[in-house]
Amino acid sequence: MIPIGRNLKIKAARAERDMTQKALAEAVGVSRQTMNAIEQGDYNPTIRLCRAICKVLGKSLDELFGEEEEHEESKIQY
Amino acid sequence: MIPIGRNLKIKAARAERDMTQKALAEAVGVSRQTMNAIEQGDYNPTIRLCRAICKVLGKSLDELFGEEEEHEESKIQY
DNA sequence: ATAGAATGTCAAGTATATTTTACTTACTGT
DNA sequence: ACAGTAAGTAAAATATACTTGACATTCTAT
Repeated sequence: MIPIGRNLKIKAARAERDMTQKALAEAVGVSRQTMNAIEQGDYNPTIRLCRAICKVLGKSLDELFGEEEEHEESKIQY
Repeated sequence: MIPIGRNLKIKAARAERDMTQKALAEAVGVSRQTMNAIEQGDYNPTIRLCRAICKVLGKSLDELFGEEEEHEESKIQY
């Protein structure tokens, strides 16, 4: 419920492996909606689930969950 | 409830900073029992809480929560 | 333009992380 | 031996992660 910030790193890592949300969800043993909610930043997974996601996507915790995701409107510089 | 393995890395990092479980718990905004349970591996914190712990202890996610903790009896080689 | 898949979202339920209170067991130092 | 603090444990209550089912939307490709 508390917005956290979208996790585009998972989306990107999924793209690298050409995996769908559904496929990733099945690979880590959660529902598709749960994976979607995590990518949308609608909640806050367990460290265990994070580890499972990292394992499947071949990334480290720091890479996928390192810093809190920035919100879209910020950070744009010209 | 499901045993995960004790997290000795947190204990060690706490020792480096001479912090008590209570102090760490207060610093990250959870109860002392929750911190204790995490160190005991009695459950499975949220990634957000992990991030908070890392921030206070000055360690990365991979350093403190990287691999699942091995169980005591294994891994001893002569 | 249509069909099909991937994605986003919502509501109601279940499982489990976290709190509070409280008791116990070390570990200090005096 | 005693007092005080740190650590381990447990039961009951609350908050929230996660599931299931269903529907809407966007993205491809034909």
